[in-house]
Parts: sequence; structure tokens; C-alpha cells
Amino acid sequence: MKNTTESHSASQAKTVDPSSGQDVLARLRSDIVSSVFEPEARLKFADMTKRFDVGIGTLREALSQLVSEGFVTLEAGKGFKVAPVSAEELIEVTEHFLYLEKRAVRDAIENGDDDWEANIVAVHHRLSLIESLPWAQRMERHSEWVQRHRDFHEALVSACTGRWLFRLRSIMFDQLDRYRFVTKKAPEGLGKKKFEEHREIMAATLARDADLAEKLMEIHIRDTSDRAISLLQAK
Amino acid sequence: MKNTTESHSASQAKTVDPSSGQDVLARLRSDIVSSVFEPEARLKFADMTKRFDVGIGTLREALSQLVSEGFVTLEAGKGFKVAPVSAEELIEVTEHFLYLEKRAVRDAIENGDDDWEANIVAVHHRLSLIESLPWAQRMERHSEWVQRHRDFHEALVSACTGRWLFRLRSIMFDQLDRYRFVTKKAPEGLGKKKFEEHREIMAATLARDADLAEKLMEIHIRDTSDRAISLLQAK
DNA sequence: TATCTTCCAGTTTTCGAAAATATGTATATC
DNA sequence: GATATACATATTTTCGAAAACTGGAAGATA
Repeated sequence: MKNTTESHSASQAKTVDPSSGQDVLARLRSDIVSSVFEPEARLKFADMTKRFDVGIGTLREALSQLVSEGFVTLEAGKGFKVAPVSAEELIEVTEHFLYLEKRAVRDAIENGDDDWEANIVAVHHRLSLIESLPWAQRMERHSEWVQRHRDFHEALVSACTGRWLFRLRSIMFDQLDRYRFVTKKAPEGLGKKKFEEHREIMAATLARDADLAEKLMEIHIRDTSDRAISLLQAK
Repeated sequence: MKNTTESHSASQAKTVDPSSGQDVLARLRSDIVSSVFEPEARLKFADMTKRFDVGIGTLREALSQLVSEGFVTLEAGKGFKVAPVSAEELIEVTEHFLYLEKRAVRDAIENGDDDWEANIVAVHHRLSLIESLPWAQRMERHSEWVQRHRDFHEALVSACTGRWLFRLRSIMFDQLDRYRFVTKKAPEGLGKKKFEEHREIMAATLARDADLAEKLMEIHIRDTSDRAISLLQAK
């Protein structure tokens, strides 16, 4: 929760909060998700200390967490590398995520209170502000969209009582985010469709219609993944 | 794999391989699993540098990974603490683990080759050597049993093609291991029962009978968890 | 030429000192 | 007595230098 609250300011204001230890973790993960560091690239400390302006130890700590999250691999003595990507992995991650997300949203619908509902409306509004923009502007603020999209999906399931369900779901979501980036330069018409899907998912959730929410979610996620799978297999 | 190959020697030979960075991670996790560090206990660097004979940075790196694995919590500025335990969490972890383990064992049964089978037989033999011991000796070597029990269950599913399925399953298994420790001082007769269950699970798996293997696995895991849940709720 | 040493440059890994932060205690103020 | 302030102690967090390690190039031997 602490991360999300400061995320909106941290995205733009590099100079304000120099670099708390947890912040470098978020920036590093963000750079991997958005392919600033490409898959299988070696992550050399000499380069990274300059880029992030932190010491070796701090970096090592962040990298270690990313190993557990599956974004980075560590070979003893040979250092850290960005984890590889493949169509096979995306297919598997999609299946796991859908199973977990559907269970989580059902759980949340059964247990969510007024604050939960209010938060969903709020973060959806933030998301829709970007999604309703003309295409060119929408693309310019893509990194902001990624964050708000993540916040939206997280808000939907935040009331779920199973903490491990929430946790495992989030691990899979982060992985999907990485692949989602492959479709960054999607055809112009697509934005409108996603905009509508998000609105429908929110409506079904607030109406406490778990069956419908699950169904819409499945279509929403699978459509994006299928597009990315095609692009990966085309290579 | 690298860890398991040296584990048998590392268990006794402290002085030989002083303390590679990855080794302290394993020892720390082991100490948490076996309640050397009790739930919610603060993990102070001053104490731990003496105990493990490594620097602060190395410890911090290991702790960071354990945060991602759910064994440790980190509150900024206040340091690391051992994650709490509860009957509720155990109930949830058991459900997730069973779902994943059953899928994984089915996957492995469909895809396993000769090496997979041979490895299962080998690690089961290692496990049975301890389990067939008289109760007193069996208890003395409990930490070895934990490791061999882990190796056995891992061998059963090691041939599963879904790498994330394997990974998520392992995260849940490690969590279960922690709760399993609650029942360390189980009644004397129980050992014989578990010994038999392991043999049956192996037999069903090698016979490629996925339905039976799933069923036996469910009984095996749920029985242990139920026992631990009762003990936790009794407090 | 092929194979085996030896050495060197680049990198990772480890460590403890110094800075930043939090906690606890005593003192002052109302 | 209760609350607030200032100081002292304890602990975390950060950082860069030193040690350990790796891969490959140069040289030696047969």
C-alpha cells in the first residue's frame, strides 16, 4: 500500500525523493517490465550504480527480491541477468493469473465494503482519464497508464480475504504486465475497446455479479494475452 | 539442483564451505521454518552477524528474498521481523498447495521420463531410511527428515512442464513446511502411517495413475494440516 | 598445431565503518 | 499528574573499498 500511495508523485519527481531502498526496487522492476533492460541482458553493477545513483549493496538487495519475483535470474559468480521471455511462459502465466484473478474477484465481491467500492470508482476514474484521451496523447503517457491499469485491477480484488490468493495473483499480474508491454504499440482502435471493457468489469463488480465479472475478466485478459502470444510466436 | 547436490555434505561440514551468500539464505529459512526464530520475533543484525558469521550486507540480501517468499516482513526503518502464523493462513495455504500439487503431479505423470522415475525411487529410499528408524532415533534426525521429505515431494513433481506451476507449488510447500513443524512432536504411532502413505504415493505415481496419486496426496497433506490447525486453534 | 599453464583485466561478492533513523529516558513546563 | 521537549542510546540503512572469483589471452611445452 505504501508503494502505491507515492507512486503517482514518484513517476515524475526523481529529484525530490532521491532513492529510498524500496524505491530503487520499484524503478528497477519498472525498467524490466518496460524492456529498458531487455530479456537475458546482463545487469552490471558498474552501469546500474550510475543509472540509479545508489550503492552496490542497495542494488543487490533489490535484485535479490526480483529474483524471487521471477524477473531476474542469478547465477552464482556470474551475476544477475534479466529473466528470458517466451510464448510458452506467457501462455502458462495467463492460465494461472486467470484462475487466481477469478477466484479473487469473487472473494472480493462477497466481502467488499463501502470503502472498497469507493476506491474502485476512484482508481477507475483515474484510469479512464488517460484512456479517453486521443491516441497520440494516450501513447505519450503510457507508463502512467501502466501504473493506473495496475491500480485498477488491484482495487477490484483488494477486498479478497485470502491474503495468499491476493499475493499469488499479484505475482502473476506483474509477469503479465511485462508481456503486456509487447502490445504497447497496438492498433489505434483497440484503446476504445479496452476502455469499454474496464467500465463493464467495474459495473459488474459493483453490482456484485460475480459470474458476469469473472466472464468479462476472462475475455478481457485472454484477448490481450492472445495478441501478445501471436506477436511472440511471429518472431 | 545445485543446492541439493551439496546439501548432504553441507549439513555436517560447516567449516569446509564457510558461508556462500546463498547458503546463509538456506540456513536462515531453515531456522525460521524450524522456529529457532519464533513468529513475530525481531531479526536484529547485531545478533545475526554473530550467529551466521557473515556481514550485514549479506544478511540483508538473504532477508530480502525471504520477504518475497513470505517468511519475513520488512517495515521501513523498523527492520525485519519473522512473519506471523495463524490457523487462518494455514487453512488457506493448504488449499492453494493442494490445488497446485495435484495439478503438478498430474503434469509430471504425463511428461516424466526414466530419469524422473529413477530419481523418485532414489530420494524415496533416502527418506524411508529415516522413517523406518525407531521413534527416538527418528526424532533425533528430524532436520534431516525435513530436507529429505522436501526432496521427495519435489521429485514427484519435478518433471512437470509448467515452470510457474512448479514454482508456485514450491512457495506454498515451504510455507506448509513451517506449519508442519508444529506437529514435530507428533504421537509415536503417526510415523508408521506417514511412512506407508509416502510409499503408496510413490507407487501410484510410478504406475502413472494420476487419479489415485491426486487422491492419496490430498489425504496425506490434509491429514497433516488438520492436525496442525487443531494445535494452532487450541492456543 | 594442439594442449596445458600462467597471468591479467573485468566483475562479482563480501564486509564493516559512517550516516540516517527510531526508541527510550530524563527533564522541563503547564 | 499529564504532556511535551531534549538528549542519549540502540538499530537500521547506506555506501565504497578490499577480497574473491571468472573468462579469456598470452606464453610454454610437447
